[in-house]
Amino acid sequence: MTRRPLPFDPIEEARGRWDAGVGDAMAGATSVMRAQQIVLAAVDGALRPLGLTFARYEGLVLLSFSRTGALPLGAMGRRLMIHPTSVTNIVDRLERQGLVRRVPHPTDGRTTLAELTGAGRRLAAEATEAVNRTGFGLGALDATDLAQLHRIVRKLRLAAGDFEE
Amino acid sequence: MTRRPLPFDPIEEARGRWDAGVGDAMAGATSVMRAQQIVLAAVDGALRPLGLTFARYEGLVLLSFSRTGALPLGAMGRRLMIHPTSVTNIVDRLERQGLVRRVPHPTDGRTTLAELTGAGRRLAAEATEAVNRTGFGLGALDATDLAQLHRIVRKLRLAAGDFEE
DNA sequence: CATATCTCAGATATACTGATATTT
DNA sequence: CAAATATCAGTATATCTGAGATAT
Repeated sequence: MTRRPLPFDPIEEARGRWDAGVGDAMAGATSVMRAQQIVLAAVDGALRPLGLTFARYEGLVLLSFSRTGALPLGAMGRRLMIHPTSVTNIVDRLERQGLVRRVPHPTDGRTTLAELTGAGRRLAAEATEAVNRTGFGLGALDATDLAQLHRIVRKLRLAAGDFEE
Repeated sequence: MTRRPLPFDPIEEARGRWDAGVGDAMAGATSVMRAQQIVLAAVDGALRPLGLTFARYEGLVLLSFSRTGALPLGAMGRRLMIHPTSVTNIVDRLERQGLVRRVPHPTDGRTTLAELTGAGRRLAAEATEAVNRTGFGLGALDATDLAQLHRIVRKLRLAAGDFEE
């Protein structure tokens, strides 16, 4: 999939073909989509040798940051902003890999906890080192860029109802 | 999938758990991933009633912006930054929908062109109106935000070798 | 009973790898 | 023959919808 660079910026080129205001939004949207590809390629590349995807890695990290190393599946979905069936799917795979186990919630019979195993905790740490070495594919950005990016996307997330201030 | 907002910013919360510099990169990466979800949800939502996905819509728009309404499949892949087999897949679907047809390249026997049909051109226009009405899910951003976003991601794309200045 | 939590089945979409046919 | 182009088969992943089981 590696290929020669285009001799021009394709997003800039496309923007010129749209109406004024709309072109800016289109360029923003295309930028976001491409940025996600770049980040995902860097992170997935680092995780593949460890048998992880970004989605599963996020699950592991979330668990390893929790006090007890265990969280209800529903809570994971809300934090990771993913669909309940995606949580089931991800926990299925992590469990099959021996990185997580399902345990019943101590007091709420409806709820299942995903609990990190020892192997899961070790792999989470190893994966984090691997991912850190890639800089998440964002090595071209300085601290100011990262801060602005965070500020801008924060607006988006607020408007999308991700969280309240 | 609609749910109550979290009472805190999950990315900000996670950032605090990472080492200083790494946390900023992690927050940037997570921001990018979430921004992509937000944009994709808005755009796909507008396109679904028309029987299109963002990927197929991008293909249609690319063709409708070309002089002759036809492009080699390989050229489409390079412009859209997608894998050759993904181009085949997307053109398959567009062709099955009657929006595009494959025609042999006039001079290069290796090459196949994807050519917009009348229906494809009409649907591209209709889809563009629908997508414009959503503002690409970026309605919360002002012109300055969009310009900064574009500038920042441009750095990323340059570093990734997408294009040359 | 209404709600919350999780799971399952089935459908869709996309991407990748590796191999292949054709043409330049 | 090497490189370019497109396709195909097979695999993996993730998403969603809709339905259903269980518990609160």
